[in-house]
Amino acid sequence: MPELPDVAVYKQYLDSTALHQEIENLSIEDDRVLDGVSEDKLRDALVGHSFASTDRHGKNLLVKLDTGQRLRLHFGMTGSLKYYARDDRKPEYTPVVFRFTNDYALAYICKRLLGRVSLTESPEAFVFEEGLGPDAYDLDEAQFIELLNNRRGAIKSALMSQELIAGIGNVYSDEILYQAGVHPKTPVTSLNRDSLSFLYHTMREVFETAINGRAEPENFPETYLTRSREEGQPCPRCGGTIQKIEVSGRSGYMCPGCQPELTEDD
DNA sequence: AGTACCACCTGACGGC
DNA sequence: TGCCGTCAGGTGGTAC
Repeated sequence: MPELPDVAVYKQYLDSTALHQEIENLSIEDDRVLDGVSEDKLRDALVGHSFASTDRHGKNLLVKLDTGQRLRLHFGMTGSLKYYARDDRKPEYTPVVFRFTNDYALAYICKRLLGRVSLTESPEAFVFEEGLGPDAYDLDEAQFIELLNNRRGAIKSALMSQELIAGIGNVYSDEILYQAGVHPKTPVTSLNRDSLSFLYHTMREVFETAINGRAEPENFPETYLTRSREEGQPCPRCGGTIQKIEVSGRSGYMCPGCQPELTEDD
């Protein structure tokens, strides 16, 4: 489920494999992932050019071309990248392939076709067009507190709101709240400055840990919820039972012992 | 402003 | 075996 840490790892992967090579051609096998750009336009923008560098904003990877334009890759919930020798078999579920003149290719893999590929002029333009909030890993503490201070509703919904803060999805919102000992349904208005500050630092720690673990749960510490994010599993911290709950129509997982629900007196 | 619900997508999985 | 409903979850649209 590509959220901020996953996309950060994809960025490292693309940076270490696919930069500075001429794109010979594109293979577009399913245009349902193209968002506001035609096959022809995408080809015109890419063929004969190369990837110069990358940036990430939230769950989006923005690949800068040598022309200055940006290729935007969004991964939905089943997207990833694979760099492979063109003689090797193309990965399954690959709607778009970028083929380079060095006989390698970069596959944009997207099993459920919920990802999006598009073109944009700059990261700033893209963020504006999409109405995204600032990147969650780019925020400083004061900005984080300021953003949440003007927010009502449940903390899990706020963390997952891409218009407010870009990059956190269902899995990592659960992890951040679990590590911080905050119940997902906690009203944002009931969190004081110190709680928000702690939440901010917890969020950063989770990102750092996840990215260091290459966003693969089996590499995470044993105290991480993501490793046992399933109803009925034992809580890795207190041995209690992980519970499945619904918050704003999304299913979340939490430990009732470690993340007590606030009462009105709190 | 925030929530509820539906749709988009397809593979995995449990039930019968 | 194989059909079927449900779930996974990021996003977008619409209604309330």
